[in-house]
Amino acid sequence: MVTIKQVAEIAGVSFKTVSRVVNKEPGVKPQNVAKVEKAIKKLGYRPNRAASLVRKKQTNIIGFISDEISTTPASVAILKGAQDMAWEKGKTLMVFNLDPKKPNKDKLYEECLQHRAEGIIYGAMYHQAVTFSDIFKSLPTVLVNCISTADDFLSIVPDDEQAGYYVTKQLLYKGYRRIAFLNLNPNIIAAQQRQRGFLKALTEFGLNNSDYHIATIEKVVDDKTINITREVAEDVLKTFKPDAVLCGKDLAAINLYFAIERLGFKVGKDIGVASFDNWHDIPEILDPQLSTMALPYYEMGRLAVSQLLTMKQTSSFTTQTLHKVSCLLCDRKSF
Amino acid sequence: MVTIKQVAEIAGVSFKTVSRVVNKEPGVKPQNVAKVEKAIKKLGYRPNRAASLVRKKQTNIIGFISDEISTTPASVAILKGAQDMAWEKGKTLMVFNLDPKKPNKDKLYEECLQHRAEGIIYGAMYHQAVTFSDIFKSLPTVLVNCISTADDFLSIVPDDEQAGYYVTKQLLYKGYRRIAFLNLNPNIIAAQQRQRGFLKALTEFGLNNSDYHIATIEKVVDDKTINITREVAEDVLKTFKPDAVLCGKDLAAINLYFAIERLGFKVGKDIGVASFDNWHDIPEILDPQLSTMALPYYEMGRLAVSQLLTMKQTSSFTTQTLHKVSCLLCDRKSF
DNA sequence: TTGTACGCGTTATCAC
DNA sequence: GTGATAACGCGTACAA
Repeated sequence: MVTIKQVAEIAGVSFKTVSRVVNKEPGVKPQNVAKVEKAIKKLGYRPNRAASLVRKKQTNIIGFISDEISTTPASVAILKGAQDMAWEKGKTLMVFNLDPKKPNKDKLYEECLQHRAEGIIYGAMYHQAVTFSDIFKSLPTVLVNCISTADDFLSIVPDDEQAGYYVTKQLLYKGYRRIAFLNLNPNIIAAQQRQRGFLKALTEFGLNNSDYHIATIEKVVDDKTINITREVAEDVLKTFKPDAVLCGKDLAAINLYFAIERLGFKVGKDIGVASFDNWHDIPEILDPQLSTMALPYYEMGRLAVSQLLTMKQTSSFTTQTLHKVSCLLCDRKSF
Repeated sequence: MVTIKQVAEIAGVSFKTVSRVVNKEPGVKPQNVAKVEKAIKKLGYRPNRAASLVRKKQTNIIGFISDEISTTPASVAILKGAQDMAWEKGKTLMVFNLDPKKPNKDKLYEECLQHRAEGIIYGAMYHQAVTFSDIFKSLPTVLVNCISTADDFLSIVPDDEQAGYYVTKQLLYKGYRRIAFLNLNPNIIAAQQRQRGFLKALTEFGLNNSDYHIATIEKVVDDKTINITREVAEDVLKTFKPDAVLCGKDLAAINLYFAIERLGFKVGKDIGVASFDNWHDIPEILDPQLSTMALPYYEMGRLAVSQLLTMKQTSSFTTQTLHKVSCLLCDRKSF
């Protein structure tokens, strides 16, 4: 490997001058800058990051630990957002995936510490509560899409209540008055908060118990969540006879579309449909295209990095705030 | 930050002994090991990776450059596979995402070089040909899900011809004799190869031109690929009247299911359906569940790392081989 | 089994 | 503007 000293020799200057050129420090004669740059090119020199890190205080490394995040298409965007913001701020993200079979956060955190990461972002697959050991307090840490069971970290989560509230309001504005909510597993935070928003919107409009219906489209058997949208949707459509259906996720909206068609109705004309996620290509591929509340994963990823950097500047480790990021309606054709 | 010397002082040994304990070198008195470990715990010492990398030849870092890979749900698995294998082999993956707006592979490669990565994996979003500058030859490099236009790198791609061949054979075995192939954009390598496999299987069964029909479900307008499965499927179903349809991707199979139902047919009973991808939850959510050729992304990711390490061992930089990874049929209920 | 001298490639300090 | 020299935290070689 080519070192700074070899470059110095070829360029005919001291190695410190080479260092100045490499780091773009001011105060080097343009003539020498040229000589050094020529030598660098000739030898194919690359600065050794590790050696530089030994001396510098700033490593510019941020650790990103993901709880299976990168296998979940919807929330891959978190990683993308974090990476983009990190790049803009001159930081490098070191990404680690938790092994679902033996999830040992602490080991990965250890890895980040050894690399002298300046902070950690922990991203979860879905909005949930997670328990962290004390080792996580060694560095500024930001949680994304989850909260700590001990509530001792800065968390960035989607504002699910606002999402439920907003989309319901939109349905009501458009004149729908008999709304069924096919909600996710009620154990999930998102499901609870969306339901609260849903009910709040209905109340504001003066609707009462008989005007809405809530069902769950997920059943948990042996720790596995199974999707029962098809049966539930058919049942609700037949018995409750809604004029609009709010669905817990885009994927399940596929089943809902089928159920509606099978009963001879037309989505968007006879029955309005709304959903949550804006999961990649699914809303566009459905006919009519699905109007859905987009979960702001990309923005959350960006925010995580910028919040982390703010924490470091103000050196306020103990910021235990909850950042709720608003969800936007992707308005298409289904209601 | 705590250093090895401070640990040595507390433990009452020389810092070299601490180094031995940390690196698990043999030949330290158990008594001293205990003393050192106690001191490490007490001080909260973490080895400084950067400092160690300066001295060691092996950095154990592999660079992973992804062409928007991590936003594509189907191929996120490549990253996951690479990460798992890297972890098993004691390597750390440094992940970089290409910015789709200004894709500059070389800059990210430079970054990897500065970190003294031992090799590079370049992953693409879909099976395609990519052009690389000469800088990519400074390190052992493996391409995943793409090939080089100059054909000068080791590539790992799905065996799309085998996939097309195998699934068609299965359709034929089950007795289907009038098969429509709703293929992807014919500019895509995968589409071409699958079609070859499709035709090969038909020929082997002695079927002729009138027994199959090939249509494309993607239209390119202004550099954007738009999905026209719905119209195409309805047309093909009405005019060609197939007894089975092979679909280019799971997502489009959703449209196909709708088209089939609207014409009063039942998927799996009246018309068999097969597809490509095994894209997350989509095959399971459809009714009946979709039988589809799974693209072996996870395996490809694993293979990329192991091949890279093999290249390094044999120091055969110029291996310009094409590794085709077989696809497996996920047999469900749709044919 | 343990410790010392030295070097890795870089940045920081300060004198020239 | 420039260049010695020290220092960073650790591994290697070899001596004790």
